Amino acid sequence: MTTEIQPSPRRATSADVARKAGFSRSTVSQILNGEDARFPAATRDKVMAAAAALDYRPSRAGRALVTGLSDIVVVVVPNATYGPHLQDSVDRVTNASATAGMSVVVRFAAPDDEGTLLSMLDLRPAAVVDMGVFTQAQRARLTAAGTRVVPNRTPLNPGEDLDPVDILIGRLQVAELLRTGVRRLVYAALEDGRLDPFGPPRFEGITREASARGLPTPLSVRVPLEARGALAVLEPLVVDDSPLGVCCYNDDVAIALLSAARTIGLAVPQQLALVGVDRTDVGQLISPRLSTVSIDQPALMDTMMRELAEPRGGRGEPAPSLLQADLAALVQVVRGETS
Amino acid sequence: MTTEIQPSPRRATSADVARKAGFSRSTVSQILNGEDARFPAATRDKVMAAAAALDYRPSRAGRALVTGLSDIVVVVVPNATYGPHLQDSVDRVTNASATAGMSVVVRFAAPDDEGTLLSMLDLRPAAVVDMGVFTQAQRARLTAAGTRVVPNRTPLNPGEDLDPVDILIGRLQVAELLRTGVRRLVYAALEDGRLDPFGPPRFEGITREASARGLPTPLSVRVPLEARGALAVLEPLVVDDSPLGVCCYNDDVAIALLSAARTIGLAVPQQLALVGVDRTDVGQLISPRLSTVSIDQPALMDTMMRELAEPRGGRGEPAPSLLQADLAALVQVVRGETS
DNA sequence: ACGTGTCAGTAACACGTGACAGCTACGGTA
DNA sequence: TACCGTAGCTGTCACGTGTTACTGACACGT
Repeated sequence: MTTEIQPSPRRATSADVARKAGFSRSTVSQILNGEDARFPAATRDKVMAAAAALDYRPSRAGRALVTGLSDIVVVVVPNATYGPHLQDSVDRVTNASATAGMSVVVRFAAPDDEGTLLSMLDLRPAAVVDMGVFTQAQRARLTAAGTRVVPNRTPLNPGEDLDPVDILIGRLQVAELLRTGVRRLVYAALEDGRLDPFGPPRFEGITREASARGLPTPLSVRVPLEARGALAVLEPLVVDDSPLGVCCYNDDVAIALLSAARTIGLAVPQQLALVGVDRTDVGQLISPRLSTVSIDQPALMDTMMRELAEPRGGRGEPAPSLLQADLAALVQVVRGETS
Repeated sequence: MTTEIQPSPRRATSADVARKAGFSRSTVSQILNGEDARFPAATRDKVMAAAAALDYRPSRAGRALVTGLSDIVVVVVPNATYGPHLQDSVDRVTNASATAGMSVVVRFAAPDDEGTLLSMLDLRPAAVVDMGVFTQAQRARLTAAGTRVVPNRTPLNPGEDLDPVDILIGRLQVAELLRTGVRRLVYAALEDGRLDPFGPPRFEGITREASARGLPTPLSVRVPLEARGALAVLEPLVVDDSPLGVCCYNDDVAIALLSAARTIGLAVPQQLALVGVDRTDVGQLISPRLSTVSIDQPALMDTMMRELAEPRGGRGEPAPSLLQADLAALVQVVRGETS
């Protein structure tokens, strides 16, 4: 360590503020932390002015040390192929947390990865926004460690780990396909080295809706995102003339199948109907325009953030946060020309 | 199950390790921090065993408080439309940092945003991986605060803030277009509310290559990602029969222009040649297949990580990290049928 | 004058760590 | 025996914060 850089402009501490304001450090601390009712306005103003003049911001390390919690909000994103709306979502969290003086950071994680959980426990963030990584049990461990976890999804059946949003997506896809007279259904997941946390709940939704309409459990296939591979998956599915309906994991998968259908001369949507997820821009630029399920991620995030802003000691019921009624507004079918 | 977890499963501290090993806390601290040469093997082993048995991991807060630096590595990503390879890139950073016991987090930021910089200074991360957010001056402030910044891009001309990677991308696009006999060039940026940090260096690369080939500075337009808007941008560009070549900001922009070209019956690539960036899967699935510049993000990241792993007191020259020779292997044209 | 209550503010502690000076015992040397 | 160097380890400080128990002063009622 030869290059010991000194020009680091030492940050003002609460002691500096206290000295400048002419009070003790504890007084400063209490006033800055909202216990200002105890002190007269004159004192309060002096302290605030001194803090502002020195551009005082409390040291995260010091605060974390004494409270046991950092002021970091971690957004945990599954390391699957996430839709294109990630940045919009994170923006919402960032804005919502900025008012509370929290820093937002994103962490990609393999689903159900224990290492990720340990890392979270280690970091002791003030809150974790879980975009589909942890199981209920893992969430409980975080909560036990004093970390707030959103969304606080209350599963329909206890112990069930299926996200109601994804279930609804599956149901909507099936409903849209059946609208056109399709009688055979297939679920097309993404062929990818990484795991897919959204697959199971979506497939569950597809199965439920199919069952409700008197159809058997659909077949599930995995589609790679290149022409030859997609073709190899699609071809064996075409066994007779009955129109086939495919619920695709996302718009990219739908486009891959669309490309394959064109190669073997399959008419879309007459012989093959497709529904994607995410309403990507490209999906609306190609022809035929893609039918897809659009998710209002920013609004969904805002809902979560409202939950985050709730007072800590959440007495009574913890506000089910995502009512079915809300969901219908946030998840909608965009009808293109492929279904 | 109802795992009755204690409200706070207090993490083992170095004092616990010391008690268990039968030595003082300072001994533990020194041994665990690599000063083990001073101690006999027997002592060292006992301490290590105790630490392992208690699953001791030092408190980030405590360490940060005394060292003044946290052990967080922040990847700062511009809040522009980033390519689809973000997660792969971040994975590389995560793996590289895991060995050093660091946590990686991602932060989206508006380009040149002062608030983001303040947040960084506040967080005092051990290192910042800058994916194109900060200016040279801002990087210098981070360095002065003791934070390591990678990549340590040494600009060709002092004070120049243009990323050589993006410049190369622009040159390659022009070279590919000119190969087909195009004589008129246009740069198509993305019409988006967010700023675009990659635009200027790419346009610079395009301009330089055009100039080197005896062409004037190309026109620059902004393309929205929907059919009507793209059409409105493309139409006025078609003034005569001379073939038009468009360097697109990314594959999505290229697809939008492709769609517009089809609408007005423009032959691709005879009348309109396109080159995208990012080699998205969808770009290779549509027809005609997209010509595009592929960037080996993971490899690029590995290069940066090697820089991160370098010893702190970087004596001598700071290793220019990105030689032109390396670049040629990392950034390559993928020829489709649109150019 | 005395006890009581309130207000305004403070001293002291705890959090967990790294750095460094210093202590003890022991063996060697004068 | 007296002195000294050193290996091996420990004591203590500092980092910046939030919290709690406490103090001094003053007002009030008896």
